[in-house]
Amino acid sequence: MVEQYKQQHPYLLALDSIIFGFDGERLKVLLVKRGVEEETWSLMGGWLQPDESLEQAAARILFDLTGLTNVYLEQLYAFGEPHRDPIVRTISVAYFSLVKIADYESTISEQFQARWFSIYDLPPLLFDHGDMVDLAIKRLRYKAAQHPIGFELLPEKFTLPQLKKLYDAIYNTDFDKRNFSRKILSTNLLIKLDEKQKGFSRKGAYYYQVDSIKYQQLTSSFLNFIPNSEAIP
Amino acid sequence: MVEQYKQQHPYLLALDSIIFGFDGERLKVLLVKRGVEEETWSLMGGWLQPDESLEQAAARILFDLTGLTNVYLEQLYAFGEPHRDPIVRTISVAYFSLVKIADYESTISEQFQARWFSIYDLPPLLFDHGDMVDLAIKRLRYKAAQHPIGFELLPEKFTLPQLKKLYDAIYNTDFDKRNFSRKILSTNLLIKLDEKQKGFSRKGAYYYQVDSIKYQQLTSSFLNFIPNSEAIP
DNA sequence: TTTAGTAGTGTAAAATTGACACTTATTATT
DNA sequence: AATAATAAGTGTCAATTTTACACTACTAAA
Repeated sequence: MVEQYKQQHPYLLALDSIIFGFDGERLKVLLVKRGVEEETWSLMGGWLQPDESLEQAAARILFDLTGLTNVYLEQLYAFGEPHRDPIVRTISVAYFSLVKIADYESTISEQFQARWFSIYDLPPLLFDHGDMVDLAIKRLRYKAAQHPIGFELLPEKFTLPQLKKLYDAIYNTDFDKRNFSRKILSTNLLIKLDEKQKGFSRKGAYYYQVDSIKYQQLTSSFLNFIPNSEAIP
Repeated sequence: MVEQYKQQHPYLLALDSIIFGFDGERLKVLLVKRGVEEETWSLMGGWLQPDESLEQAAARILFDLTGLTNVYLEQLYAFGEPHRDPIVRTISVAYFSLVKIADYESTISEQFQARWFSIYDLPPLLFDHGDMVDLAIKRLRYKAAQHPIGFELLPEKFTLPQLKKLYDAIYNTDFDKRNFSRKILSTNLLIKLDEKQKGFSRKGAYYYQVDSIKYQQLTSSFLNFIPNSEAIP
């Protein structure tokens, strides 16, 4: 019985994160130089520890780099080509996360050489990390078209022009602002605040924030790509 | 450098498959009794071998049970709670597959005790396999709403009433057949054959088949949840 | 030839989408 | 104080898509 387990080969298990951020103009990915090949940019990653779940490990690794917790984190795909890591066979479970770039600025760990890159101007990446980024971009586009996850990339308070710029950046296009507002507001997911954004434009745009109750309902009923997790406290 | 690898814990890596089939009335999942707990129904699964990719392993395991190749197979999710397998910590990458149930009947391996279960009437399952099935059903519903993957569950030739019954079963509802036909046919993905189905009804329904060229185009442009795979021949 | 039973088709109202341009609010400049 | 500059904000119409809904058409069996 337990013999059956002992005959099996074990493998190293890594986690790699595609960390998206939005600087107001461009959709960006956070890359680091690390480990074995310090010459090459790569995704932030690390090893699974014996006492943690995959998601906990991904969250820990993200925290080590950015100092952020409570970040949007979704499993992307498990990559397991036999020679994807040429040194030792390693299975990598990739996660993608959406961070509020301003939050991150202040908390970044200095022990990593990290830099934001526009998704349209990426350097060559380690191993199959380029595939991971490509897939993450596709998934983000696919998902953001139907789920209101874009907010995760913006500050708590944001204006409609900011939100439109984000979607423009995600889809590399230029949406019509009238149709865009109509569609976004028809979800009833945004609460208009009395406050206007100062400084950027003469007129100033009203701030909005997400109606977090409605947002929870939507995400829990639909974002259920992520299952169970008995062990998440 | 390579030291860094040696310090890491390795883990067993399993694959489990949620195998969907459609018997003309109900959406079904193929379950087996196997291994450590012969008392409990479980998903078909197996171990990753050193020379194969995750997808190759999932396809091999599917073949061992069903004798089928060229089956729709999509990675679902990697499950890695520390104690999901109480004996040895194991990461399982779950795949879901869609099979033409009639093809399978003739090729099933006798060495497994296997049975189709309605998705609405599942027995208790091993480990976290129940979570896997739940997630697979959600994913199938989510995906089938926008991608024409339903055909994978039907024979080469099928009628519109059969297709409607399949969608009824997937979504546990009763679509309006007029609206259903219109929507399906508007995709231009079906080719109407001259032949009618005999025996089931007096009038007989026309058979259709998928326009495989258009289908390929659609799937390759959108099904790209599955990436790269340099090693797939 | 009649009947039983499923297959197959059409239409109108409602909702959504997409294209398109002017007015408003505010600050900086004169 | 008036004016200019700039981005914010809003409305309408046509086209398309969606939804609700019911009758006719085949064919085989009786």
